[in-house]
Amino acid sequence: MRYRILNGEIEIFDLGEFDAKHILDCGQVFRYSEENGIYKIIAKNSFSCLYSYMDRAIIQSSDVLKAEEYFDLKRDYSEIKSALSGQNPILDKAIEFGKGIRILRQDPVETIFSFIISANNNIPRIKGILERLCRELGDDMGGYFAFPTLEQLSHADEAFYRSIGAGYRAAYLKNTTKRLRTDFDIDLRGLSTMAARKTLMSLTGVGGKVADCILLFGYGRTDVFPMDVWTKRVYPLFGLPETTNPVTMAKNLTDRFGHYSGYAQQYLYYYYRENGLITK
DNA sequence: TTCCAGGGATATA
DNA sequence: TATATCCATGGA
Repeated sequence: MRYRILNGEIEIFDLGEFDAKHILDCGQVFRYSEENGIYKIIAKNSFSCLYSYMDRAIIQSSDVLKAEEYFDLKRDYSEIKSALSGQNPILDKAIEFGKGIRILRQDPVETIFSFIISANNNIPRIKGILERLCRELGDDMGGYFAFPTLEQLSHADEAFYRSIGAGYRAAYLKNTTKRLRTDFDIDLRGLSTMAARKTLMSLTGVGGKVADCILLFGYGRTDVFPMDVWTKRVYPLFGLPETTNPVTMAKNLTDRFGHYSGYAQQYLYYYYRENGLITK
């Protein structure tokens, strides 16, 4: 993708490979807002502003080098899309709809908390819970609040998590905070994806689907296919072996898409969540 | 009022 | 290994 960093901002020249709305609305991230075509996003402790100007996308950030990494700007999405295209009309339609999506490289701890909260929940409510969490515990960065550090999180008890609306997930969050501060190594680089998945699933509130989201959005592991309510509905349209078991579905899909699985999943999730299930 | 949301933990067979 | 039930909350 063609882009340049100039005067503390990033200019992107290929709008087909960078669409702020699709990147943010596709369900991978929750701490953002939009007003008059300007998208504001908070990642860990940095803030970015996205908008388009003429034929360019602009990223203004409190740390442009972090933003370059976060938005995964060095990755060639035309290669990903061409690898996924032409083998299934359903996926082709989803890629066309979601063109300009990029998988963000989010902070692992923030991703773990975000997706524990996401379980059996809806996106507006997930956003609200995370916003209150950051407002209550995170550093005031002057206009926005950073995601709390593990040390800051350790001051929260189960009642606190209930008070911000986490519901029955409060105990999961409390327990996971303790694990992350004691016997859990957040660095999973030395592990295979399946071993890393198993490790993440040892956290309370992290099952297979949440683990796959954490691997994809927090660790850049694209050889996973998170099975949520939408992708389970889409599965029968692929002509793969019939099953009702989401574990088997994910295996069949990752066997098929390999290290492009996460991208395929994201195009499909976004397309079907936005448009409903269209079977024709 | 009931259903649903980027599901997981637990009990049971 | 596979299925059933419960779980907080708020918007549709």
